[in-house]
Amino acid sequence: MPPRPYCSPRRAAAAQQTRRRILDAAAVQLRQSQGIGAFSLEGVGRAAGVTRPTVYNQFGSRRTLLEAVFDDLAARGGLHRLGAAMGDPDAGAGLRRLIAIFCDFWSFDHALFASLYNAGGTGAEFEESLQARNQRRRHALAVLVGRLVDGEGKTDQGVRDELVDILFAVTSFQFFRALSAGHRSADEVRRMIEQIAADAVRRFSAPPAATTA
Amino acid sequence: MPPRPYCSPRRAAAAQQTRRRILDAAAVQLRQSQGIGAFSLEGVGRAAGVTRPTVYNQFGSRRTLLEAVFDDLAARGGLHRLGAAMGDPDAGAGLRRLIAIFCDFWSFDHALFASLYNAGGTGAEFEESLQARNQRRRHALAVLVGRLVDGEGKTDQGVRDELVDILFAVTSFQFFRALSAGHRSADEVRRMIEQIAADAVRRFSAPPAATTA
DNA sequence: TAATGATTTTACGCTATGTAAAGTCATTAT
DNA sequence: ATAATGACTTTACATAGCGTAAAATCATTA
Repeated sequence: MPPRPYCSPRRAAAAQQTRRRILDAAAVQLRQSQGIGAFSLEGVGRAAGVTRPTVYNQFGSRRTLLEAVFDDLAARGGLHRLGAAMGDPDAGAGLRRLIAIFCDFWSFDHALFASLYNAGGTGAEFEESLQARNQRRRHALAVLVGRLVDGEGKTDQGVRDELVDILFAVTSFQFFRALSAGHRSADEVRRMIEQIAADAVRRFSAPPAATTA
Repeated sequence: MPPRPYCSPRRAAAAQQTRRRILDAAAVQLRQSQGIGAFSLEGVGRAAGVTRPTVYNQFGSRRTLLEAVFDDLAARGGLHRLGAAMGDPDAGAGLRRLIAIFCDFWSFDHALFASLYNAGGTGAEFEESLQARNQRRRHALAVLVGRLVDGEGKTDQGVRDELVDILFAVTSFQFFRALSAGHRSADEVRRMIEQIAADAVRRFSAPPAATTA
């Protein structure tokens, strides 16, 4: 006996609302409980006016919920500008635009990112999810580096990887937060990162000059 | 009635052993449970052949236990060389020595640091402890920067702070881990950090040249 | 209007937390 | 010698969160 069709607009809408309420509550809880220590599905449920099993019903697991929060954030954080930046005919300008885009992104909801990136509580599980989401940035940087270094001396793969890793590190949330140091504006930090990135690119493009400080 | 004197060598020794066993068990548990998610005092107690209240008796709180693990690590990690490095008459060489010292330190027990720095589980509480312990590095960098930039053009405090923050960021565990990328040797990473640091120092020492990449 | 199935809730067993009260045992004083 | 003392450890308790299974709710469909 094949299950008969069933589509309920009223219930579907209600469920959608529930989902939204849970998602918002989760974001609030995360922002408040800096770190993931005090972030409990119990609390999320309470704040959303719903019981915990409902949270599980909507987002299979803690990890999936966190991913949903992150993705919701990403959708509003201005990352869509990345495509245009990558299309910039000047690869150097593209890199600067990428840096600006991510500085905006990280400062867009700093408290939430701070909690999200203190991912110890969830173990390596969620850490993997974050890494997967950062792969887009990494890939974009790899493409830019390919264009930047192209035609110059160093086409060695390992060396290019070094530059990509450096740019990846200095455009990470952790680096942004470190340079923010609790008081610097997003724009000041952007300028600092830009210069560090420019130095790195210069070093990898130019013929190996003196290495002394 | 003043409490009478009591000093028990036998019991004190036993307690000391218990403490050691707990500390070692905690380190093992941390290394295994990457992140602090799966790190429970319950598990530590079990692994140490002791009940949980004993853990509390020896180290007042979860936080104190983690601090003890970190400090135990620091004692064996070679940080004692910092004094000599700071005494180097050449501030640039001192900086390079500091970088080498911390690269050694971070790679000394990488798995343990990785867990320790995924501090989300413990909330901001333990994060503060870590920050406090990193202040020594920050202070050392501030001193070196003072000597490096001294006599040159930029004596502006804010600008010097920028350089200190950059050097602080690139000598952090997170940056080391990012550049390690799961495959690079500590020495390769050291070389990369050295160059980034050198570039930063050069930029802050030299009269402001072109800022283009 | 009774059966269906999506959604939510109640209920259960488990692990961990932090503390308080009781137990164990080497040491001290009478 | 032996009873009191106090350091160290454990048993016991109350609470909170986790994840799942079974029941309850209720809009839709036959």
